[in-house]
Amino acid sequence: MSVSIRDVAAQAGVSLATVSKVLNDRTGTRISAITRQRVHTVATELGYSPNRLAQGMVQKRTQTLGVMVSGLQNPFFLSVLEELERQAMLAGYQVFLDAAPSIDGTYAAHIKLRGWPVDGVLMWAAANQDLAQFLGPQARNTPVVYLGYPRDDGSDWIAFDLEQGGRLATTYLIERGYRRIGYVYPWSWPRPDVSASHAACLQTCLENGISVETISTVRHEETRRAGLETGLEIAARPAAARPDALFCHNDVIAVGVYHGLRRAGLRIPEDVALVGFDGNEEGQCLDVPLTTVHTPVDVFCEQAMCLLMQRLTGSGEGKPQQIIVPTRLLQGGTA
Amino acid sequence: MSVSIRDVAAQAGVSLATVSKVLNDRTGTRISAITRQRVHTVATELGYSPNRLAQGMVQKRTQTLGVMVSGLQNPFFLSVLEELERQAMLAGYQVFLDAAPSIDGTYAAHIKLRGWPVDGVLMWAAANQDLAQFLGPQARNTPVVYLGYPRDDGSDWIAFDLEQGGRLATTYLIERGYRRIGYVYPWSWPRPDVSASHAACLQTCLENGISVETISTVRHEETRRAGLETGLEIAARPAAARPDALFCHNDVIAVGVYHGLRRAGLRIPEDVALVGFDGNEEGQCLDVPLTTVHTPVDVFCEQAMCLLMQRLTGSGEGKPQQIIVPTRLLQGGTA
DNA sequence: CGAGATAGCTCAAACGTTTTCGCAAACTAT
DNA sequence: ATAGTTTGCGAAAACGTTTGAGCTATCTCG
Repeated sequence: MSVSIRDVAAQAGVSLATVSKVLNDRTGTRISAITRQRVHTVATELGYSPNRLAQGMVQKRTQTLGVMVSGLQNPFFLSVLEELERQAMLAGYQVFLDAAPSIDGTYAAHIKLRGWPVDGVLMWAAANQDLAQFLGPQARNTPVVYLGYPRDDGSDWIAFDLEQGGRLATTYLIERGYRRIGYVYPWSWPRPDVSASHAACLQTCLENGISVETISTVRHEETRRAGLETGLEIAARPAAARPDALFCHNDVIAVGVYHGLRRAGLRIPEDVALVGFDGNEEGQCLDVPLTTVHTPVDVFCEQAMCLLMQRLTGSGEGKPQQIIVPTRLLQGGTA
Repeated sequence: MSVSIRDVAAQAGVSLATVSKVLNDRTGTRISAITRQRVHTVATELGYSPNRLAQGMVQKRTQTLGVMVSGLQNPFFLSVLEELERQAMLAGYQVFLDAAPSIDGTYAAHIKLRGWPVDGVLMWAAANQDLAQFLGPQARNTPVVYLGYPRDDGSDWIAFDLEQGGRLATTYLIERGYRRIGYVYPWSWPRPDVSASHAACLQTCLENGISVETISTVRHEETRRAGLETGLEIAARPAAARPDALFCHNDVIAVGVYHGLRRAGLRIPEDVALVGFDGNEEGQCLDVPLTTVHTPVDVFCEQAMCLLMQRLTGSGEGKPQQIIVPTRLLQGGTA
């Protein structure tokens, strides 16, 4: 059906090899201008486009990157995906997406990516996850850059400085006079090491003699809905038993909590102050813009892609690279 | 590097063909139970997984579907994507995503999908767009189901009943006593045929002698930000020159408008009523849930996939199929 | 016991590229 | 004129799989 290089060759009266050389036109191939011209015109008028499968087979690379992220319903992860995709295209790669619905990232990868020969993988993964769990043996030779959390297994990774961000927000709240801080996240407490921003918040409060409470979201979800219900629950407490400021693990939760508190009739920040984490568009488009810790997704993704490209072009040698991206406070009206 | 079928064959002491037959294990291949067993164990202990590129080459199908949607920042499109992906996996296919940032869908397809031999395509496309624009000649033999808008070019398509939804919402507003309706969408007026819900709104108002105004979003975007700014603009008008109800083309815009109106101090629905279109989670998690026209994405996607599967398995014969999915009003607190 | 059937397996072609090597022709220098 | 060099192009292998045809034992039945 589809027009192949063979058809072009026949039509142009040259060999397969010649067509291939003309079309890929590396420096160093010696083809006369006249042949070159003829092949090009024939190729375009036949509407030829190379079969990537065949290319991939012989070249042993597909110019394709796997991106594994979880919870795209969270705008933060969506922007990570979009930015990674943008960066990938800039570098001449296409993205094969493997998204997981849950936050703890049981990726569909073992189904999706398996057998699909990507040249490299960018994976948002907790420290105890690695590619091999999902890809199996195929993962052994696939360069991977882990996103999101520091690791100590000698792999390349990049992470936002959650610890610094956590201190930033907590200090800010304390300076503004809040004294009963609640940290809202989607896990069960106590569960150590799941969030450096949480740890930093606890630590900072401790250092300042401020009371702090860890609050889990309803059903341990990180959705707007869960945030909303959590906000309602908090609002239902008597005022004295209520934190006067809430620091949310991310903006999706914060937005939900925001609406929950408001639905219960509380004023923000007068009754309860609110700080989020990531700074997505949604939080900034509330009727009061969300005060939040801004995580610069663009530089994060650019650096991540840079790491991966080093592995891909540098053919794998070199020490593992580790990058920590600082955050900054984005002052809105909710705290 | 990677373990191939050849390695398995050698290790198991059989031929390539035998390994292939065992692993694909169609009915009709006659292999002894003992050999079958040995091949399986060798394959698993070697960690073999087939190279999909090679499979694709010889079988001329990749078990891969292209999905083209625009504007994933709109949760509606994201849920379409996620649901399509879910359906695809159920059917044994993987999804290759081609997302376009803009609403008018200049897909990256001509870069992304081109040359990637997908077995079929699901494309969210205005009536004047078709796959060939983006894929070029490759599109000729690729089955495609168009999503979103009715078409008359003899292709398979599925669309929500925007016209019915538009009437539904407008009638609802009129019955509730609103008399100055504004329709907010991201295009320039007049521009016919871009939105059947808009046309239905105009028509219904006309039939009822109700005044109606078409309002374009700021910068013609459909983002929360643009909605917010549009809301601010509307709120800045003197009360008499303001619509008393706004019908927004989708929920993202509605959510933005909601916060814009609120930021300007207006009450919803007392000062201005608000109706959206699609019913995503975000709209339902405002402090007042959004009244909206609910579009059942799950049945939409299921039917879409069903159409495509008919083309894929039925080898292309049969009349073009056309499906219109009805909507229903989801009563919230904003109108 | 012999002819035919069948079970179990292997051979080899094919898919559409890229790429190395080699060969002939056309130059260039002596 | 001859030797050497360069230019332009083609032949063929290779990538990893599927698949239909073919081959050899073994089995079945008269």
